[in-house]
Amino acid sequence: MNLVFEALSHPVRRQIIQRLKRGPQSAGELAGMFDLTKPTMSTHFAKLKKADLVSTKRDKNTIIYSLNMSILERALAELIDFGGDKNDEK
Amino acid sequence: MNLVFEALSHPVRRQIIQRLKRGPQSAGELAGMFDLTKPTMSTHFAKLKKADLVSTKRDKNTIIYSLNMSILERALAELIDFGGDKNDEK
DNA sequence: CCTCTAATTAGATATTTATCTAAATAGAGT
DNA sequence: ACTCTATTTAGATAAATATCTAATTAGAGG
Repeated sequence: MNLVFEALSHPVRRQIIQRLKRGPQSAGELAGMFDLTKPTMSTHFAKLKKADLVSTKRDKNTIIYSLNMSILERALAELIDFGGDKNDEK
Repeated sequence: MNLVFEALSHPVRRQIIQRLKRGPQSAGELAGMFDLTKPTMSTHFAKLKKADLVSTKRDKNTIIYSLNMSILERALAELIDFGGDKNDEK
């Protein structure tokens, strides 16, 4: 949960998530949509991946990212629903 | 939305939110629950307030914080529901 | 008006995060 | 094996964040 909310704290990463809701996309395609270098985008991808918010598969030369919607939903649901106290770090 | 997700990125601030779900509490009470100094807690409160996630009112000497649940819900809903693309920065 | 309490602001420092350029890797295709 | 393309890793730097101690503010109540 920590990693998920850290990942969500950056606007670029939230926008990446929005894109991936429409379907999987390659690192290059995603990177092309932002005014940042590919290495920078790569570190954003890495954070999303470390939080398990996205998965990757390789297709020839390109790496395809896809969204793990369930991870996102679970984290947000825990924040909203969970018991008024304990269990932040689960 | 930016400010909300920045506020949510820190575990202590998420825990503050959990506490406030049970009802309003004073700065001092909240601060007493964490192993951090009051000034440090005060800056956490300030970030929550800047994101409009909490409101304050004064009662005698103490400042009472309460949760603005609707702001939290709206931000999370936008992230989940919103249209696969634009409008991250709304 | 003085003093006590609760809380915030100031100022300093340490850590983390975001970003870049340059270099390295992985696999495809010739 | 070489080369081209896509992506990530390394290394550096700049900017933002978290934290502390010390000082300040705001109001309560004698």
